Amino acid sequence: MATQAGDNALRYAQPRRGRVNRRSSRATVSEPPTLRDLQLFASVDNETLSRLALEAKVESFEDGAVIFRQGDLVSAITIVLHGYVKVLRIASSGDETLVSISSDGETIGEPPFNASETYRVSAEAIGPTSVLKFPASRFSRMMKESPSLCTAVVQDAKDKIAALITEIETLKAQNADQRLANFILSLCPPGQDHCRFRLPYDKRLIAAQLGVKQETLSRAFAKLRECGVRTETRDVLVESVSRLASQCGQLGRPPRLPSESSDREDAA
Amino acid sequence: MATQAGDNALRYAQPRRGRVNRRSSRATVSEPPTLRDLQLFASVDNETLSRLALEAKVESFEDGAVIFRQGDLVSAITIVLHGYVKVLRIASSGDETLVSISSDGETIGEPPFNASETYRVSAEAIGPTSVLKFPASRFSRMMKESPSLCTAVVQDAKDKIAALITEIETLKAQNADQRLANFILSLCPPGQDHCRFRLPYDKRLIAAQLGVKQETLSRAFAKLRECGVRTETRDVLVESVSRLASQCGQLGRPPRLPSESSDREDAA
DNA sequence: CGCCGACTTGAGCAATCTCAATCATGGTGG
DNA sequence: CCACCATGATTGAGATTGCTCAAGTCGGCG
Repeated sequence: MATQAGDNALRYAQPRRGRVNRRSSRATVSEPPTLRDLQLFASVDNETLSRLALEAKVESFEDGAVIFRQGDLVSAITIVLHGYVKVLRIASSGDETLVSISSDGETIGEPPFNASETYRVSAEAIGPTSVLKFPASRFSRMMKESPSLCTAVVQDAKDKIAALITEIETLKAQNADQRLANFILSLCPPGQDHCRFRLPYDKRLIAAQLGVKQETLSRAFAKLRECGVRTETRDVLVESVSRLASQCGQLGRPPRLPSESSDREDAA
Repeated sequence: MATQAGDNALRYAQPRRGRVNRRSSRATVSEPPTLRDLQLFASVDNETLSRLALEAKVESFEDGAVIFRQGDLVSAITIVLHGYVKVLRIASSGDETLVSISSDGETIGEPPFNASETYRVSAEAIGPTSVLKFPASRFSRMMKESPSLCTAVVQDAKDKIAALITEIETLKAQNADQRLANFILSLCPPGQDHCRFRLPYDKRLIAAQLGVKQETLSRAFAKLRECGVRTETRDVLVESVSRLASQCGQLGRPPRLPSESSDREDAA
């Protein structure tokens, strides 16, 4: 998309661990990845990007490893390279609430500014995961020098806001069945009406993400069988994406008597 | 906090409506307000701020008026001067979901960038409300020129993210009673253990904000009477803020048998 | 006085949770 | 190869929460 010249300078150090964990699921690329490939940096100027590349460090985590902890000082900007990361908040009571699950190319945690800021969430690897980190102090200084980087960070924040708003809408306005239907729809590869794929992580996590208990999720899957969704353990088969999309509206509303249901109002 | 010199240049045009709606609830200030007083602009450089002031326009809305509509082109950056603004999302099905309620000093909608962006939510005045607007194109150009403005926008976005995360946590992890208790706690003026105040908007809206039906809210208020919360129509009296805070943890969990409940785990 | 809107209250119902049992799967050790 | 265990998933039954529908209260206002 953007200029590719000078990309050598944009490479970040690859992890040196002898066994790179399972091949990346990205499209088959034999080129080494560059910062430019990351959504966040797509339109950042080359100068800044090559300086950033010097600071970048790749870190790998195994399943369940803590990437950072709520309350810790923000020492780095973190971007998921591959794998999935659980973002969760821990209440003073000790309950953990899953806020979101981030994957390839997404930033996690906050873009730091004022030194001495602390994380407002924790992040934990789901399965083997690698992330890219930039020292917070350097990054925020560069943000102040490069409008294109700053702009990129704002754009990234906006995307995050949009995602959170969608999540709130989902939680407030949809029941478990609808939430699952939408989740499945979001996983379907675009362009095909009939599709089959593997769930990205286990059902316990999916349940937490959708804000329901595991058992409820299981029953929701059962109900979706009527809508052409088969599941075999971890694989999902959707008979017709378009049908599922249209039916998932009806999964809500209780059967209405044949009187006209004209009014609807409040936002809850 | 920051430099106050040159603040004359930072004044924005006041609305000329003869009757300024009810006195602002901010601390008693007789000085005309300046951009500097707004959280968003607290640490923006004077140069940028005075240029921004030239572009600023105050607009007033009456109760229920639409400030902008989901799907419309983002033509301006909008900041609430006083009053409350309902931020809501409208699904394709037509249901409206209240996302948040913003008040004095908060930005609403998205900071624009790429021209031709559209709002992802609608905004509507609750009661008489005034907002400050900056043309989107100018604002985003200035963002690219002023790191301190850009930084301020990032900070603002971060605050918004934090608020949304808190809302998600609330929706996923608390029941109606706890949500109301926390809402009330958030309204209590700091520093006093015993307090009395007026609800900022009507109970229908509070219910929508907390993600419950009006009736449920009413019952939640009833239950909070046991925790020292009296209500008279629109006024709330909290006997002891600290007691309420400590008790609202217990509002959740169903009564446990006197066996030890050591483990707790999942995030739903 | 009578109406209207906002709020409250009651009764039954639906969605979800809790608890508990069962089942499938995969790995492990004998 | 198989018994066995651990983990995740499913299913059932009953408790709980919150919703729906409907009626009733309260306060203001013409």
